[in-house]
Amino acid sequence: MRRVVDRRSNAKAAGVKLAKVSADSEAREPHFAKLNVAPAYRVVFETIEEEILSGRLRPGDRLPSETALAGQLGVNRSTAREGLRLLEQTGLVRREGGRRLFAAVPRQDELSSRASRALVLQQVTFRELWEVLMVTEPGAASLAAERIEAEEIEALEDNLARTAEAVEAGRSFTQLDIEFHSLIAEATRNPAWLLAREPAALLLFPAADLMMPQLPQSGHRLVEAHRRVLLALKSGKAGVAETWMRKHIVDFRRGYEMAGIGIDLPIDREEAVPGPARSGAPAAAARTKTRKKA
Amino acid sequence: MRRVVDRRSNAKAAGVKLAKVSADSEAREPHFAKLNVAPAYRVVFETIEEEILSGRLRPGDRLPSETALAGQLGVNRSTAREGLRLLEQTGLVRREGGRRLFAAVPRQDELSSRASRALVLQQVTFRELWEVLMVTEPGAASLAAERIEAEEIEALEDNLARTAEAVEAGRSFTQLDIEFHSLIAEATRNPAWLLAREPAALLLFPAADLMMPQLPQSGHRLVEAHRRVLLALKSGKAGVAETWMRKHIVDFRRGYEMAGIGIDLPIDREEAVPGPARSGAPAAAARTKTRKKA
DNA sequence: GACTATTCCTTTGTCCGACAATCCAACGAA
DNA sequence: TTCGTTGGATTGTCGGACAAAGGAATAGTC
Repeated sequence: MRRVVDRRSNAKAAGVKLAKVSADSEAREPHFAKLNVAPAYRVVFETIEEEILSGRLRPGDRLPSETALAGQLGVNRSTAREGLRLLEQTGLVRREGGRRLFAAVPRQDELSSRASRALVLQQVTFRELWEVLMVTEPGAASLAAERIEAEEIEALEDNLARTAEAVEAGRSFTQLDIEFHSLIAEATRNPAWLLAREPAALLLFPAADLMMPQLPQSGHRLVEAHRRVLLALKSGKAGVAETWMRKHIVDFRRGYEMAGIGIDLPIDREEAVPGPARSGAPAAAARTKTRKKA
Repeated sequence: MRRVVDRRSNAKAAGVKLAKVSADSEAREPHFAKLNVAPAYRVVFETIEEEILSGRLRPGDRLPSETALAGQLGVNRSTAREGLRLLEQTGLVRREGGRRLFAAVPRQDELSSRASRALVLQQVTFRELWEVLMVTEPGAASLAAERIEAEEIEALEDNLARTAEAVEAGRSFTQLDIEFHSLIAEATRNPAWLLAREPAALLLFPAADLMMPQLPQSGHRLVEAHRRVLLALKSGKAGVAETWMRKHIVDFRRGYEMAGIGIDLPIDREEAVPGPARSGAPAAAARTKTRKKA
């Protein structure tokens, strides 16, 4: 069970038996602070993570092959692989197409959906989610009004049309609703903002599916609100966009309450806790395009 | 390179050669959609993840040993281990004390610090972070005013005292500043709110270290603002707390601007991007030490 | 000469088998 | 009961193997 203590001292080659931690408990000196012994696979992870965070490995760069990596770090390939798995899950490393691993920036949607799931496990309530979106969504609308571009307006209009259609047809419009709000958030050009709101949004908006049966007109109200917001965005009226968005969120809560669903109950874990879009899924939902280098 | 297609069909025992994907390309039938073949270790991850998210495995429950798991899922222990690594990194599984693995709820600080790092890699700017905290912090103060409890007030008072002390002594008060705001956020009792603000907070507040040299009085202004907010919280005045908090955040930005640091530049990746508190480290202390490799 | 089919080399995914260091729990001694 | 001993169970690491895919270099074709 050889453990590694100093991540720097990877003496380079394969034969290195990593420093052992055996206590030799007979000696005279009393208490050393118990060292922080991390398993080697974790050290591998931290080493490469550091390499990426510090910029020495840049997003897009190819990583060495597993065998090479194991060689360089002086560990077995299996161990190196375990480290790579950690990186993979962190999103710092990604598999382009089939094979090779590349350094990468963690994707927004992966971070968000993981966070969402964590919130579900924490038994987050409707009210809590609502409180968050009650400040993020109007704020996003306001910021977006000043920064949104033609192309994004188009996307919103398209979304609005599809939402109206879904409402008419009585289909669920949850995904479209999520998309609408995501598009606005993206128009803020603020990745931190996206990150702040998305986990809550992914959990709150699906609640619409629960109230639709009880409140048939809720869909129309939603479309109307979206329409107003979009109109304000188009004319660059930040204040109006913000106001309508706030009304919209307030209304959303009212709908939920009127449908008689407990606002302080943990939201149902069965409701959409979408996984990050695996591979080439159609992704009706927010496909957060990695922010084109400004 | 045996891949798994259906996660359910784990026929039980070790000898199972997982379904191969060979094409037998001679046949007559034309195009099937190319199946989404996930590596077995990923299937292992997804299977157990699902087990936890669905509640069949509850936080705190012990997982089977690696060998047992491998046996049950019909894969090799190495493969099972890779799956476990993914779970470990997701935070859905944790190692209590020494060995065994337990199902768990992902920890707030792990999620936050990962998100923070992602933001750094995305070259997030001071302004972007500020925009987020400009809505989250006043909101938190407002909510906290109505929910905060005596014990939390005490913690805030203690924090304030230590901050004042640090300012007098000319030491960095960044960690204390972060703590102050976190305490308030926690007083909202809203996990979604914590999650929304924390990643930005971890990156923005350390900026104080950059302006301190230029603006010696900034520390005093900060203490004064904190004092006002705390006072309002104690008397339950939500509006006042919110207002002072907003001023405080506005002031923070002004300080940054006055110090002549570009507000639209990506924040420095060297500034505290703390790792999640490993083991039992003294929490308040700057655990940035992983980064000293100048 | 441009294009395609073949072949060989790499790399990844999985599996097997081993072994030292620990941990944990049952057991026996004080 | 309490405490040290002992063995089995479990994790961390290592070594080696091999099939499936991808990629690149090469040979063959129009």
